[in-house]
Amino acid sequence: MRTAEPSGSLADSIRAAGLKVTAPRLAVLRILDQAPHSTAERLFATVRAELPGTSLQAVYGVLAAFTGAGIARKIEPAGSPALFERRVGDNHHHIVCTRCSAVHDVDCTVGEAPCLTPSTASGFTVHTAEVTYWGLCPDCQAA
Amino acid sequence: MRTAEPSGSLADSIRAAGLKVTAPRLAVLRILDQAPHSTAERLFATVRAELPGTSLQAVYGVLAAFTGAGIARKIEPAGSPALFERRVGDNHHHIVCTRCSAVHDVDCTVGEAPCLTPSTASGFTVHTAEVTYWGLCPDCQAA
DNA sequence: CAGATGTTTTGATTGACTCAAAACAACTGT
DNA sequence: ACAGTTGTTTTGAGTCAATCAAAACATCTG
Repeated sequence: MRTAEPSGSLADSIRAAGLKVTAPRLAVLRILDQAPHSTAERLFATVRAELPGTSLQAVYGVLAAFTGAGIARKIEPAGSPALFERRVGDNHHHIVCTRCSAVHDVDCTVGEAPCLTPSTASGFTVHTAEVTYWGLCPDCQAA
Repeated sequence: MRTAEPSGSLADSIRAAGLKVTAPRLAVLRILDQAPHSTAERLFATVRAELPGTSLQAVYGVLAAFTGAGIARKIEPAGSPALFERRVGDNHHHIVCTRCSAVHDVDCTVGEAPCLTPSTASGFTVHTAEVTYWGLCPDCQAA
């Protein structure tokens, strides 16, 4: 059960990130809640339904502002356009269906920050570890 | 010290994969050995130095044939064009420098196929797990 | 409510890659 | 060695996702 987020709290999130509150930003942030792992194009189509004047560039601008301010995260699975989600700050990963491209979150639980310490890092300082799982979603297993 | 691979063995690899042996393919395969994690564009530039008539599309074609036949692997780090390497069949991962984009191989050693079993896979069947580490390479740590 | 700053629109442009048809070259069998 | 079949490369166009820049506009500050 997902309770609708009060629109005031969306505005608060945006303001708290040091950004001006605008209609496109409110719309993108709300849609990102309802449909995580959306592409810019998909967000644009949905935003447009309620704010017909909105441009695709505006959506890219909003997403750049959000990711820059740390209130949204951009993920780029191989072969897919970038996807965006609101869930930030936790070390979580993704599983992508190789057949239908469905994406789900995966909490990384092998210890705490699993795989975060590669055995041989060739002298690199590791900041983050990003894991992408590939497989078949329940629907595609059936088919 | 890297010993040059006899060109006959390159041809053998290609033939063994069920592909016809051609000059562009030999060149790409050899360069892939010398410079792993190269982009198509970079391979093209290098191939062109010795085979001036070669087209970029030919390089894309060669890479598609190689990856399809399993004698090369394509990796697609976020924000980067696709990179190619000859090392295939082992579960190895990559570390990317966030400053200069240098890429190194990382042998995954947390157990055997680490992170390969996500805690909650939402009913997905997991086939592969791909890990990308992000950090600073030795040179960029100094700077 | 006016001003400074930040956002969005409009329009052009790029980078990476894909598609398709025609010309060409590699392996087969003789 | 050579002709035929098949697969590869060239040539040329086109797509998709994303970025850049200038002008018009809206938001928050005082």
